[in-house]
Amino acid sequence: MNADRATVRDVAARAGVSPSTVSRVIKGDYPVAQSTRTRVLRAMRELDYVLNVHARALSGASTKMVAFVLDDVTGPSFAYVAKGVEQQATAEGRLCMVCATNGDPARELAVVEAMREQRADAVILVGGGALDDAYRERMSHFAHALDKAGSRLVLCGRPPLGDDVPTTVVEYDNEGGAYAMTSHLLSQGHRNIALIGADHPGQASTTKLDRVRGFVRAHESFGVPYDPDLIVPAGFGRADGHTAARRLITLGARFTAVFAATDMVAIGVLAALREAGLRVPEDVSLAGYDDIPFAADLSPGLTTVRIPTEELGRTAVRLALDRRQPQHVVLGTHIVVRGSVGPATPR
Amino acid sequence: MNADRATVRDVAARAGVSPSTVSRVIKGDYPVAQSTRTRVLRAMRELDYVLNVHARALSGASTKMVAFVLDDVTGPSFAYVAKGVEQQATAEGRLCMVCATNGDPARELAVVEAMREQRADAVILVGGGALDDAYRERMSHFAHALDKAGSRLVLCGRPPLGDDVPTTVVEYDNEGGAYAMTSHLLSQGHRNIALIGADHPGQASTTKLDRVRGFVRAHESFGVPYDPDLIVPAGFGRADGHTAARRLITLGARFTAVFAATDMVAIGVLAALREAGLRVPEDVSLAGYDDIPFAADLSPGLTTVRIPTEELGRTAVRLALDRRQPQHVVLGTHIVVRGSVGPATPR
DNA sequence: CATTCGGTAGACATCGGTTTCTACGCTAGA
DNA sequence: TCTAGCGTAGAAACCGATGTCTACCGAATG
Repeated sequence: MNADRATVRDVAARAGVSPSTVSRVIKGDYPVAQSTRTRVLRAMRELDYVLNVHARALSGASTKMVAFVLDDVTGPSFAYVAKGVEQQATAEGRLCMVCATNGDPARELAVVEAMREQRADAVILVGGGALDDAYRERMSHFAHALDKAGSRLVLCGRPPLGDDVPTTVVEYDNEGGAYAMTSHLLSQGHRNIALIGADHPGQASTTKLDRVRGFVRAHESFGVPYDPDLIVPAGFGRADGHTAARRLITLGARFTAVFAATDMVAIGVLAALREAGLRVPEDVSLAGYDDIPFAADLSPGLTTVRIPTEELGRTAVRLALDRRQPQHVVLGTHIVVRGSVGPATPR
Repeated sequence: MNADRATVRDVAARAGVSPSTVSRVIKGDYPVAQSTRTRVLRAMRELDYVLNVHARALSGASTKMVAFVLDDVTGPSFAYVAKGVEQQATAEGRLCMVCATNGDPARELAVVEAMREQRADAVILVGGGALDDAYRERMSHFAHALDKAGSRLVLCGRPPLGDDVPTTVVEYDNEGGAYAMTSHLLSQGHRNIALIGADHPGQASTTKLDRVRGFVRAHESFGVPYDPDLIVPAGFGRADGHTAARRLITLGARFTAVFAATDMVAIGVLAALREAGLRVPEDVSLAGYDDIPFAADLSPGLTTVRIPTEELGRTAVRLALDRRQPQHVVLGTHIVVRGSVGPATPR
């Protein structure tokens, strides 16, 4: 009785054939006599044979693995991208690795390196993404290295690294969503809209920049001036929204609507408004961005911008594994109207 | 110029040493002269050498991988378990694979099989878990097979398979949480408490059974009879809670509090109560289970049972990788009091 | 001066499938 | 009858890193 696993050789011995034949039965791409195949399959069952993917990978086969790198597994929208990735990976017969970076660029680079060691078929980076040059250069290097090894770097919901860098890019129309939502607010008569969650000066994020850009462009389209003081920098979390909104209220800023840069921020803003005795949407309208699952369960339901999270993940995997597809795609966004936005009321 | 990756041999050639020496530099557990080491490291850098984990795994080393199997990546509590797993895996120098089963036992078995092929250090199963014998037997088989191969099957938040099956079990006190919450409701004077989200007849789930058990035991402790008609079967989702609550209301059932089997159910119940013009907690008190992140953001905040999700994940990995630790642990649960439960008011 | 030992490095087998390349047995056509 | 051709199966090399076993060099010891 052996405590180790059965190998191809063991199976071969038991079935009275050569290892090559067993291998051919497993892969099934080479003619094997019916009787032989049956004997081999029986031997495999009897020995509880399990393939060793490492041995297979070593002798040239693909690893059938896709790697997925994100900031935080519990981020409400990231989880949906992860779901899309996992679904598509499964559909394409791939397994799925997940690594969280907690927003640390150094950790992200380390993780991508680990994926190179693993020889993953594709490495999918989601969200965020630092903008400094050293980082971009290192990432470009990885992209080239992965490409040379027949693998692929995928940027999902983040901007491209450059035209000469071999990557697959799946974005969504961040600016368009912000434009649409701002237009919606303007068309409801709002003329003093606070944008909470713009950039902290210094630490630029393209996601935020695009949302601010859409906000500004909508104002320009409507010929409505915007108050720069109402564009307030903040993080992307609930607490960020809460403190930013409270400060705005304390300062006595004049606004009839708040456009939060994310739904999490919106939830924080909502709490701050409530604490200040302001009703939504009667006194102040509130809009978010992301359409996280709970947006519908707030009271009132949050009017927000839906981003095609699952599709983002699925597309990333699909394109990375089939290079005949276009390798740069921008998915659409659209606003979801619920109860948190109403017509502007003078205050 | 070669499009393939550099191997140990390539590095060795460039550094003018043997492959063995390069390997020793990489592992660092064998004395190598300082000058040699320097030359090898330089050659590695110059060739952009990347280790091949498959080759390493093949020659006996651990795969440094942990697999994580769950129903659905987007499940609010699962995501936190995933976070805990990912954190601890990273802390222990492991990578993390994730597979979703969408609640399909067949798929779960297929996934575990895939993990055997991958030679993962540990395979962690979270949530749900079928109860029928065929399934349990197959899973026991996997547990033994993994064990024989030096790996480990971990049951996280699900019941053990049996004493003779080599598994690591990390549970939380499901029944205790239900007991505590029911006691809380009873102590607030509620005498007609509806439990929404008990079992559908036929498809038994231990999670649900335990929660019902705690509910019943609390009533017995308080010497309060409970109305079996108020224990209503339902799924674990928002929609399930919504329809179940609406039916209860339509039927004219008499209750002053609802204990929802999950927070998602509670959210559905909340919507149904609102639609019926019932205020929470003035007319009806509402309690949930799980303490998902948004429980605090509902209005009123949801009183619920907190389960130590992240710790569950971390513990699973920790115990699986260190067998000197106890291999069966039950983590505690406790209630979180927010605004959705008030004193009973006669109706 | 011979011998041994410590420090270091190379040769080679090994892990478990895959994949040529070769070869067998048999039938069909020249 | 001889051989070409097909279907099937085996032998052996290979993927890339590891580890064992051996061997070398210089220094220290008897």
